[in-house]
Amino acid sequence: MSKKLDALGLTEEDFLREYDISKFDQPSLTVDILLLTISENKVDNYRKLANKSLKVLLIKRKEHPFIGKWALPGGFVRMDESIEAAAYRELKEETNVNNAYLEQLHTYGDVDRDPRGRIISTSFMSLVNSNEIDLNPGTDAEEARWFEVEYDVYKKERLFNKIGFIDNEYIRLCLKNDAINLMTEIKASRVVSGKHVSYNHTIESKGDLSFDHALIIQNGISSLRNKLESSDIIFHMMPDLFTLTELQNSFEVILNKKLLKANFRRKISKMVSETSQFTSDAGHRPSKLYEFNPLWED
Amino acid sequence: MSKKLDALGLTEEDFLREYDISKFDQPSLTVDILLLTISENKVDNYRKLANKSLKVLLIKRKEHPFIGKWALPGGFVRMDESIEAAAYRELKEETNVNNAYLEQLHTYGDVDRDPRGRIISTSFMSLVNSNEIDLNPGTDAEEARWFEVEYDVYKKERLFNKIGFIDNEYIRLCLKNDAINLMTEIKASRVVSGKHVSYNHTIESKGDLSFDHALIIQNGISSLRNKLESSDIIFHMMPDLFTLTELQNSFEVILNKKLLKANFRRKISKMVSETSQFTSDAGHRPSKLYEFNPLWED
DNA sequence: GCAATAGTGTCTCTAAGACATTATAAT
DNA sequence: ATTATAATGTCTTAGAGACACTATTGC
Repeated sequence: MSKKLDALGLTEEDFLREYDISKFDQPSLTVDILLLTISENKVDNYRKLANKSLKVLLIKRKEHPFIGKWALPGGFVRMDESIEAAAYRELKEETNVNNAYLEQLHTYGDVDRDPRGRIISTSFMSLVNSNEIDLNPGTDAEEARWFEVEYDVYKKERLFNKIGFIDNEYIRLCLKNDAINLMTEIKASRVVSGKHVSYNHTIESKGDLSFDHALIIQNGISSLRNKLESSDIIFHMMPDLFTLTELQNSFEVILNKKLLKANFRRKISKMVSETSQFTSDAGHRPSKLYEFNPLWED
Repeated sequence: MSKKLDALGLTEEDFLREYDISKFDQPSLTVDILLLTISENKVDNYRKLANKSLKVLLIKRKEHPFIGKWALPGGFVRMDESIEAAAYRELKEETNVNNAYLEQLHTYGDVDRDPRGRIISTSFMSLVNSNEIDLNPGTDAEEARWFEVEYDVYKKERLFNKIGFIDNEYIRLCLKNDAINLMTEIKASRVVSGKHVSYNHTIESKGDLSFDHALIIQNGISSLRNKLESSDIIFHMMPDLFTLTELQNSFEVILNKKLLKANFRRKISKMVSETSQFTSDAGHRPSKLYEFNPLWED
């Protein structure tokens, strides 16, 4: 430890002993978990494969504020845990999964984002394989439910003004399951004035979502899409053994577009290794099962 | 506002009136600014172009902790400002620039990252054009200096164990100027155990840098590199008019590798528009001046 | 003429996109 | 045989990489 003295003649040791952090303004800090998975909806036709959909876990709030509305799982960061540890703790409370993939996304720090006071929140994205997850939807004290996510850009516009232009993208996020249908709309703007460019996202209509969680979900899914094709994170959402068609469907459901089979297989071939196992009882040609190859190189 | 009642029979309005946020643990929150620019070091030979280098602004700490060591500019987030507003305020205090490019990077929340107590910090990256910046290095109460950044990976290894392997990258970050030479080393690990993959970065040797700022700088530069080729952020570091060689040198200095001229020009041609102006007095053929074209499309 | 940079042409190689063809299980 | 999916072949196109060549200035 440094023996240098400061302007008051204190050593670092002395300084730290006297230091009272509570004399500074202290906001509260929470974590919010964007827990995503891909699940299968079985289809009646014995020949057809199951439909896949991207799902997000939401909690029905039992307390003020936003009582009765839906929110991302999350909670306050404790003084004796890192924000990552808090995120893992919250994740485990919801899913019983110990070492799921978890990635920090963004920190939301607007002054009035929470009506309880100054609360800053760091969002995390967790990707899990729906087969491995042990969730009791609806039976907890907190009501937790998976919602199917549909994300689409329903309008794009470019507005010119004297000093530049604004590109607006209007995004509609539909979150639904058997019983509930939430809808929220977000405007993503890129403001170009002269040489200066800035971005901002605002909630146009938050529906029955709490806080700024619509924004967190939208930004998170957008970030997932961006990383999808340049990384191997998709495999966190896959079972140990999968067919290449299942893998392709997972990509398609996240990117919300169809891919061509031959090209897709060329592209991901490095990331997977084939096994000697096959699917069966499918009403069509059996499919070879693959596994993730963590040794792949770009 | 919702008229629903909670378990205690309170409306949302009542609940919020009674709510005392201070009964929760409250860490403190700071912002740290990774302020980067590209500057020119004139060369004696009248024919040669100036050398470019990537520079980062550091402050010499005048107070405990880490008194006398170097740190990123930054400070506490006030209760009445968003974290972005805090970042802009700190940036303006250092540079007098009002609307520089500013982007949130990452939030650092380890329990003992700051010896003063529980302090969480969100890092921001700001990119500025060195011609437009009005900084008084060394004359402030705080001593601020630009440091040339050299970033290189000096060792890569893959360690196998029973359940998988670990890829380690050892990164050396040299920060220097006429008078000072800081060196810091970071280990970036990718831990693959079975199907699970995790990442973590640790400071191996922090040199004369304060807190975990070595990590913030390294992560920030790494993120700048990743975004460089897929976005137009480089233009925040360029003057209004520039030659294509200057632009290429800027890319090269950030990516730390040489690019081929013809290919580079093909690739960035969409993002720039030529002007009718030329450089002169250069001891070689004059060069056409270009400007950023904010209307470019990918 | 020289040194250094400016600017362009073009060949190759790889990856992406589009589409076609053949194979095979369950009913 | 029918149906739906499995698996692969190949033609075309776009882009990245490598390299060569010509042009122009100040001294």
